[in-house]
Amino acid sequence: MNIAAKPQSKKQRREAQEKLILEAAEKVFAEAGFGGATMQLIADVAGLPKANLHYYFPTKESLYRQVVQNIFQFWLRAADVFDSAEGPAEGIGAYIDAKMEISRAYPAGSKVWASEVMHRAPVIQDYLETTLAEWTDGRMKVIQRWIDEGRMNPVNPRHLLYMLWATTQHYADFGHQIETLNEGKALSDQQWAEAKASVKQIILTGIGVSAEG
Amino acid sequence: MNIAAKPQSKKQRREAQEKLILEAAEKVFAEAGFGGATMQLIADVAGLPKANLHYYFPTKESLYRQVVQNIFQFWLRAADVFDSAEGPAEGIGAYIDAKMEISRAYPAGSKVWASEVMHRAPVIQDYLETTLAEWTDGRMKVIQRWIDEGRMNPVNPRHLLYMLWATTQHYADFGHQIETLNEGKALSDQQWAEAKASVKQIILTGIGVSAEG
DNA sequence: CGTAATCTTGACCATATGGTCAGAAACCAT
DNA sequence: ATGGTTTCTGACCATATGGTCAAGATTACG
Repeated sequence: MNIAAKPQSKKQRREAQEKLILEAAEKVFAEAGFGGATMQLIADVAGLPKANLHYYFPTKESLYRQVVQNIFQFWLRAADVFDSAEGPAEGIGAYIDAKMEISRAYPAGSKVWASEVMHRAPVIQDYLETTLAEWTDGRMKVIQRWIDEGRMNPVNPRHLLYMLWATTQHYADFGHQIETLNEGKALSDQQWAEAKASVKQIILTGIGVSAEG
Repeated sequence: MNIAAKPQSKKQRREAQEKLILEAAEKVFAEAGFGGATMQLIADVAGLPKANLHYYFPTKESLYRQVVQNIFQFWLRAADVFDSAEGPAEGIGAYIDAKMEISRAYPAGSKVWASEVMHRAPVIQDYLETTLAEWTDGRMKVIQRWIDEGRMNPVNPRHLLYMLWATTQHYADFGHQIETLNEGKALSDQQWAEAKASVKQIILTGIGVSAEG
């Protein structure tokens, strides 16, 4: 498999192996859920013997925890567009774009997150209570400021955020349903563009800012 | 448990037992996923010995299949408001109301459905391809007619439907996250009303029809 | 009643799974 | 080379789980 890849330092090799395992785990957890996933299957997907997984991650739960934490960090980082925006049209529009891109590029991560939350967040409850709560409060304040400045319709900022999450993540979490309703085929580039445009159009119009391309 | 309940005919008793089991199964499947759920736990929740479950439902999968099918039928029936509506404001508004009510009253069912779809619909793929596809086509035609009649903004009907599903089901599927961001408490009646109003406001405004209370 | 059909249940089984471990292999500094 | 450290892996184990079964309880009904 990695014939050409020349591993360098020991630390680098370790990181590479961990990444290999984490990516396999993300796929399997997404498709089977925590309970349905087996270490054996993750090992097969990663192309390693099962015992080797346990060398890097002592338990199934520790592996799962790492997967979920990575996803969470990734999402937080990707949401920076919100802050650097000049106004609601740009900020929320860019946020929709970013989250739709993530849904397309990393659907497995989104599914793992959804699954984790649906199961009452046994692993990342503390993240919800601290980091996510703070992040949400911050964005709500930004939205509220835009409203106060008369730059968008007065809507409930919290529920606007929920709608943004729900709508964008739907394209990952329910990707299979969307695919099935698309004659069994994954959305084409054009169809993804159409999806993004539709979401932006309805929401941006809905909050009273003009939607651009 | 059912001391007061006087079971009548044999058929009725059978139905009552099946319902008892199905409700317990829905809860457990929703909280643990198919893979994480155990027949023993379902039996405990139902207050029956495990072997008794297997008398009514030969396999875990058959029990799960029945749960998912029930949910699907329920949703289809609840979506009739769409057809009997006079126009987009009423039709889509009522549809949002109905789906939000379902999300509040039957969150477990919504979670089971989400989980099933996320796992590539191993059990209800045929439903997606036939019944759901037909239902979707029908509603898309209704929406397109409203657009053609100039009664709402020209939006992509398919993605509007996806947004409706995503947003309303989010309140069930991600209920735990929403609860956590609400200081750990379930949404009050007032907060649910606020949620419904917000969703309706943004979407109805977004498609160019006035939102009413 | 009696008896046949239906329902209930504890005990049991085969298998799958998470995890362990001892030793082999590979790597590295000296 | 040599010795020590890290990485890898097949074999193994304890447990949990889906499912079976035979015998007992309950109900239906002539």
